Amino acid sequence: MPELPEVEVTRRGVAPHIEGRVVERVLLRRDGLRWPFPPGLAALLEGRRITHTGRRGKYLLIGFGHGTLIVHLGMSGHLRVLPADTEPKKHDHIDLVIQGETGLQALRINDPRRFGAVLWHANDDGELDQHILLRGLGVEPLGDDFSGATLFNATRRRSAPIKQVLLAGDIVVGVGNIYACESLFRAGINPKTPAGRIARGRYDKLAAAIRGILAEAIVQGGSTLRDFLAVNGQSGYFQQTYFVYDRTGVPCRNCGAPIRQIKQGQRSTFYCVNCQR
DNA sequence: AAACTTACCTGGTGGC
DNA sequence: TGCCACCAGGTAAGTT
Repeated sequence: MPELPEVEVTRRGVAPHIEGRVVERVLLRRDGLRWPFPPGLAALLEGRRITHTGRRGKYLLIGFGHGTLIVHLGMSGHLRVLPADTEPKKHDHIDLVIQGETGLQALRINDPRRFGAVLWHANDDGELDQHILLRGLGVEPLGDDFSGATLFNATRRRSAPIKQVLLAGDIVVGVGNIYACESLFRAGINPKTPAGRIARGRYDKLAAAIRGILAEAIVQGGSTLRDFLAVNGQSGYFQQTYFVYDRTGVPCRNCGAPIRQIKQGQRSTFYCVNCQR
């Protein structure tokens, strides 16, 4: 379940191995993931140089002179860089074969559940941020224009619970289930509270919590960077200390009350009834 | 029209 | 051991 921090750490992990290098060959072991791969994808990339990498929310961006490869890891996707002749394992769907310093390397996409996506946006198609999957996205939580004011202003007409509004991603991106639960705990806000009923000051606290928790996760992930490169490395979830997530019935680290699990929009929410009001 | 709700895709896992 | 309900994130489709 890669969330924003995992995607960012993945980007940082693979960037030194692929930026500035030419894609020699593209191997596709199936037709698509969530959606079919772009038609002619191999021909589109082979012989072309990767100019840069980027990220928008949980979308990993691999930039070429003529367009951008948009990669989403879905729930179970994983990227690794390994020697190109490494035998592909189950669910290894795509290789971008690149001439590295020590021979041919593959940027390999593995995704058991295939909820991930690989899309192409040509420069001719207009601005990248107007791409159908990117244009509705909220602000970057680690960017300069995210604050309590962002949340407050965007929620005045939102009656849905704050947890679900955060998750929707149209106000701020990259806050998945884990980070939504954890940041609401840190801010002391009950996840069921209608978003439009939360005061400005509490949103300041929530924005700080979101920013802080995501930034900490990226730092934590930095120490696992080499896992993204190891042949057998399955970089699991970052070993962050959770306060509420997946701790149903366990005493709250703050007050000792048992952490409660509820469903909001088919999704599990974990919170402390005592610390979050 | 915007906000909200629900269904769905897949495979690994854990309970029985 | 085998079956099966359950879970996950994000999008599409449907509803208010």
